[in-house]
Amino acid sequence: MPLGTDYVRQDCSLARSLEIVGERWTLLILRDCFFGVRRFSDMQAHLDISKAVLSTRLDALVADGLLTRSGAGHPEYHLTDDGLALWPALYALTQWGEQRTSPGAPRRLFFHVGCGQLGTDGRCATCGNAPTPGDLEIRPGPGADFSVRDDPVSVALREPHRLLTPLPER
Amino acid sequence: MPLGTDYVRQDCSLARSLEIVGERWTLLILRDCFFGVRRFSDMQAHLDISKAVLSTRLDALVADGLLTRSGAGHPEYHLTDDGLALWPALYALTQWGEQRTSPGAPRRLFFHVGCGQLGTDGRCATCGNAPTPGDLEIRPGPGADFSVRDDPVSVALREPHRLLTPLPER
DNA sequence: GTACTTGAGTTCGATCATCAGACCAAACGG
DNA sequence: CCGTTTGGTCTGATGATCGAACTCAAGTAC
Repeated sequence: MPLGTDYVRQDCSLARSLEIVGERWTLLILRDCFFGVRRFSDMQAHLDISKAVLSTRLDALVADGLLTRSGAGHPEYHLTDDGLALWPALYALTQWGEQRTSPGAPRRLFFHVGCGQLGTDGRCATCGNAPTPGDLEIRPGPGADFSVRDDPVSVALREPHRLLTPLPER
Repeated sequence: MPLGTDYVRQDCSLARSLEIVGERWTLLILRDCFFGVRRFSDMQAHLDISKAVLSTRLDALVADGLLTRSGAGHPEYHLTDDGLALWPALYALTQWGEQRTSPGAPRRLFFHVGCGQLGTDGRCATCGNAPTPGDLEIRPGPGADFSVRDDPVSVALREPHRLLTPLPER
C-alpha cells in the first residue's frame, strides 16, 4: 500500500479497518453497493468521481475481499460476507451524520421488511432485532433533497426498495 | 473546505459524516480522545503524525464542534457531546477490523464497569445494554502486540483504565 | 457483416494534501 | 532570569486526486 494510506505503526484494529475503508470515496462506493448499485458506470454517474480513482478503489476492494467482480465484459460488483459485515459501522456513521446535520428530518429511512422502522442503533422498533441488510428496505425521508442530483441512478435510488437488490433497468 | 475533502454533490448523511471524520488520521485522533489522551504532544507521540497535520485536524475538529480546546497555554482537548456520539460508529468499525484481521484474539477488550464484557454489537454481555463510553473500561486483549510501539503514551494506554479519564502522569 | 454506441477502463498534466524536518514563540521549572 | 518543554508554523519534496482526453472491447442498429 502506498505512502499516505496506511497506519503501519498502530497496533489497533481501527487502524486496520481504516487502511481499507478509510480512503476517500471508499465508504460511499460500498454504500452504493448496499443500495443495489452494481456497475462501474452507475457508480461513476452517482458519485461524480474520477474514473481513475473509482477503478483504483474497486480493484482494492476486490483485492481485499470486500467485493467480487463477476462477468468478463461489463462486470458486476457484489459485496462479499466481509463487505456485508461492514453494515453496522456504515449505518452507525450514517446515523451520526443524520443527527448532526439533519436532526428530526432524516434523509433516508430504513425498515425491517414486514416488521418496523429501524432506530438509530440499527434495531427494529417493532421486533427489537438488528436485521441484516438483506432484510431492510430503504425509503426517502422527510429531509431528502431531490434537487441536489438528477442523474438516473439517483432517481432510481429514490424508489423504495430492498437493499442488495439490483436497481431496475434505466 | 478545500478540494479533495468534501462530497458536496451527495445528498447523504454518510457523506456529511465523512466530510468531518473521513480525512486521514481524524478517526485515530478521536479514538485517542476516547482512550484518555488530551494533549497535542501525547497525540503526536502516539500517532507518528506530522505536527502540521495534527494541528490542522485538531483545528477542524474544534471548529466542527467535536472537540473543545481548554486552557490558554498548553491546551487540553476534550470530546463534546457531538464527539461522544461517534462512539457507536467508532466501536463498530473497530470490531469489523478485529474480526477481519485478528479473529478470535482481539487486540483490545472493553468492559461495562462492574457488569460484563462488551460484545461485537457494543452491548454488555451481562446486562444487555449499550453503555456510554464513560461507563467502559479498556484492557489489552490476547491479540495485542506490545512490540509495535514503546512510546510512553502507548505504554500508559496498556494499563486497564476507564475511557475518557486522563492518562496518569508520565 | 459493418458502422455506431456504450461500458469500462487507462493515460496525462495540473493541482491539492501529506510527509519529514527545521524553525519559532509562549509557557513552565528551577 | 535562563534553559527546556510544549505547541505550534514553514518549507521543499513526494504522493494522491482531479478533469479531460484517449483506448479498446462488448453490445446494437441496420
